[in-house]
Amino acid sequence: MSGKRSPARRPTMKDIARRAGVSESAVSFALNGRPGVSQVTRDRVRRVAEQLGWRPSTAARALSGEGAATVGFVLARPAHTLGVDSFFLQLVSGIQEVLAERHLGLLFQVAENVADECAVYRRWWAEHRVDGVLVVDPRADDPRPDLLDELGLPAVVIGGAPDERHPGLSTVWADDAGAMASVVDELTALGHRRIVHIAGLPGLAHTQRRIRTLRAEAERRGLAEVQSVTTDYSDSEAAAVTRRVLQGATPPTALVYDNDVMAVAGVAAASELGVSVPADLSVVAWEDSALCRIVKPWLSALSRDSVEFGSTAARELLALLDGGPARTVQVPVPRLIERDSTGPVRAG
Amino acid sequence: MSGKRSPARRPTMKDIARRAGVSESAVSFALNGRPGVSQVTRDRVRRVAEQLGWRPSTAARALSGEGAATVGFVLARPAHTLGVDSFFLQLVSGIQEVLAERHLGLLFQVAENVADECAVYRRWWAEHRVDGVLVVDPRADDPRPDLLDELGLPAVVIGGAPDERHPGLSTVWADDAGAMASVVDELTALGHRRIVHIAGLPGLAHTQRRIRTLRAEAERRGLAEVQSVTTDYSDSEAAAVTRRVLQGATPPTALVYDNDVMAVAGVAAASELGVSVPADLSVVAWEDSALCRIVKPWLSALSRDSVEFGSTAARELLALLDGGPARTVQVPVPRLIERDSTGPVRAG
DNA sequence: TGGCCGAACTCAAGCGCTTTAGTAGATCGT
DNA sequence: ACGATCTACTAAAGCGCTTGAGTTCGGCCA
Repeated sequence: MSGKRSPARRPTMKDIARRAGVSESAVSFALNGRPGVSQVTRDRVRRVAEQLGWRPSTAARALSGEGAATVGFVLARPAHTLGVDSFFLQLVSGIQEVLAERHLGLLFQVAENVADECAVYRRWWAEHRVDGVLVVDPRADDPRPDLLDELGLPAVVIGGAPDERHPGLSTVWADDAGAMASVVDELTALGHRRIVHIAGLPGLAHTQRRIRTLRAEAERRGLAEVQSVTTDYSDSEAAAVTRRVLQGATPPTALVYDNDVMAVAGVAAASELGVSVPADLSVVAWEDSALCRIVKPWLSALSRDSVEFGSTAARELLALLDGGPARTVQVPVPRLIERDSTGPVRAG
Repeated sequence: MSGKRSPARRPTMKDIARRAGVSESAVSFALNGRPGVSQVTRDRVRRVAEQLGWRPSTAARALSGEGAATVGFVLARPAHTLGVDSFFLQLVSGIQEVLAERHLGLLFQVAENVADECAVYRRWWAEHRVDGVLVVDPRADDPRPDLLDELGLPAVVIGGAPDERHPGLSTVWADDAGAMASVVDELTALGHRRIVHIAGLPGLAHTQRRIRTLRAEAERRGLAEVQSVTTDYSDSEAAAVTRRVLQGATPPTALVYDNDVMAVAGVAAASELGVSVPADLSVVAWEDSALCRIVKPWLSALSRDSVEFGSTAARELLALLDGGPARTVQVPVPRLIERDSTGPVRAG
């Protein structure tokens, strides 16, 4: 008296062939829209296939030369910085939107560091698991492009700078430099001349781009007291750095945080020191999210569409898989949304 | 003059066989630890394999009866509620930790709703893509267990109640009832008698368990003014509900929110109405995260180890894949961490 | 010395699909 | 009326791996 029903059997092309009274090859041609079968046969085969709920076995497909119908995505960040910012889930959701249309799977993996990430790529490649990958968090001195080149694995780098040394890789990027410039514009217009940028991980390419741009913009405007400080993106480091700079000899009047969580933590740290936002201090968060609108004061933030970012990247990867050329595409520049955390610098 | 280097070729067992001077079958036996080869041959084969950087093609493996070496994970939530809470990324990170040990892949997909999720399972099953799945957000009237039963797809339900109607499914769950009871205990000990529970999606099984427990606990204690209100987990609904209940005739003195984001939004909404936390109102967040410690006042929260939750679930799935029996395992009861958002009810 | 056994291998089929080469049968031009 | 050309199909090989059914060979017992 076992409760187990016999599990359903997976239909194969052979089943379809039998029911439709044709050979397996005919079925293959019919189902893949290849010439060699009449319209009536094609329709009949399709009907039978649908009726049986047939779907091609990815394993068999992959084995006979087609791709694995899967793309890979590795996230290499310290585990404790994972859950906090909303960027990645949104990005992935955008990626899926595009992949789903083609019934491509997304193989997801978290890794400890870039070396492990490379190992994952090697394994995926050797195991024939993915047709291409999406690479995030490009670094200043990044081993991944070389590796992917060597493996011949199609890839799109998300958030990287255009990279002419790797003509095989596509790049989808946002103009951090332009965004940073617009922030500095706005802050100097409000009278701020002492600005500290609380940046993210020092090794990331976009962190360095932001830092470089900030320095250049400061020089261009003759602002001497402008600096960047790198962190691990955590709320605790952000709070610590905020306290340190605010207690310095000439404290900044404006802070730019590289993500939303750090900005919130920074505002809290500031108010503990009796520094109020925006009266004494202006704060900008680089990355908008619900978070920016649920704390008081509402945070001014650089907003971009992360979902769109993801789908753009996915589309580029599809183009690459279809044999198209590698391209570099730019998503819209993040826009500064002014809310309640930025204001004119206090007189005096 | 193309810049393309010839991409590396994937080594196969045939290559190993040739280099080691044995047949392919011998290689298979050697590499899979099966009897039929001498120790010296085994070692030689292994050495060659390693040297060549060989990894079994998952496609070929899957095709010859082995599994797909992949487990599936579908997230069916409205897109806009995706990025906000930190639970899922942590869960996934815990899952990976366990899967990685066995080199199992995680196929990840976001879906619009449960019907789509079911379609994804059907497709994965028909495409032979996954060996098993992890199911989250179990519902009151859930079509998924029946479907997975029918397909014979091993599965672990995360966060469900023990389910004797589906003996094939494993369940990993947290004792919401116990946790809710402990919250009510604590709040009544502080003198609160009017409590509102701002719950999550009404269809979810754990939402209903929490609501039922709250009602039972209230009756047991003779508290008349206790209720639950369901939401979509968003900060905006949380704020709206908070405003509504606080402006009622007999406003509650304590609020319990089903996630961290809603709790933060609720505190903000309250303070806009001039209701201060914890003096006028106590707040508890069901789900702890960095968020609870970066807003002021720090939020008292029910804390559980989501990473551990994920790895427990993954371990259960592995056990199932190994042919073990379905089990129901319970993770530790979420513990109430008291911070600054809870306090004694104001006299009068 | 012959017969038997187990250890160490090899052979070949098969998993579900794609694809190349090949074969009937209809159609056409002359 | 005959070969040439097409169309609509079938046969079979091959992708990389597993596996059950042989095959060879040295050693052991009687």
